[in-house]
Amino acid sequence: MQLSKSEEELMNIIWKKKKAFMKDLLDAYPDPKPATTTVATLLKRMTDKGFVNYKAFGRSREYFPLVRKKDYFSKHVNGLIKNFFNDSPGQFASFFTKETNLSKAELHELKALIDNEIKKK
Amino acid sequence: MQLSKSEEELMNIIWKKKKAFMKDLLDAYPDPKPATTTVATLLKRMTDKGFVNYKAFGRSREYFPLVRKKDYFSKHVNGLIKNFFNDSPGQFASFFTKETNLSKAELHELKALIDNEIKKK
DNA sequence: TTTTATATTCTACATTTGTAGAATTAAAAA
DNA sequence: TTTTTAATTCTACAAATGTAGAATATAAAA
Repeated sequence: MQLSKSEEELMNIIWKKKKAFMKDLLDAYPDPKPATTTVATLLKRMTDKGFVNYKAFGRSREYFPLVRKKDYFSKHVNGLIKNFFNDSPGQFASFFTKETNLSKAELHELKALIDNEIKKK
Repeated sequence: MQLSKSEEELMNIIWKKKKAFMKDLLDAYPDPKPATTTVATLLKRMTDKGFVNYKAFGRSREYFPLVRKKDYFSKHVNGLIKNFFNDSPGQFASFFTKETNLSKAELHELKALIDNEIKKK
């Protein structure tokens, strides 16, 4: 089961913090911050969906992610690629390079990365 | 306003066909095909959202996209990047290159593309 | 022209999502 | 120990989504 938009937003905070108490999560939200109960609801749902878990400390809990951002994200991109690019990462990459406005420096960096990947093959 | 998952699926069919009648759309669906009324509902919602329009031919309509796949997709990727990579396309590209398993040939091709982009800057 | 196949509109309804108040409870502060 | 603060659970509800039956209208076929 997938995370919804707002769950995803919260998930990002959790990933960033690695682990966090309710308070930390609320702090991390930009204004206007949601109600505590809203976050609590989201956390409950995310826990049910198996994306986060927590360690109880008396009354409160320290939440932490159960899936790595990387993995979650991979699935995402793959879905996107499958959906929009006939399942061809190459086609996607091409599109991406042309459409996203990377700076010259970033492009050079990317090129270096690719060279590195090529070497590995 | 965004397209939902199932609307997106239908949108993809429409993009692929460029324009299509109800029948064509249904044909394009993999089994188990949804009910005609389901597709009709989706089309109506998508029309309301401004993603498709149609030309009426008597009783039936020829539907066509109002947004280009490219543009729709761009927005998508940008959202993804914003969400997961602190708004850094470079970071995303790096991730992408490492995580997607592009073939050696594809990597070379991508490199060429990047070179081309660099030249343009 | 009567029948049939099909597209459209209307209506409906269960789920999921976004959001949060009320009540409760435990921990921390006074 | 009494009060305050903060986290959790319960409950709620509107909007969005997934799905489709019933009724209707029309074009195509017989």
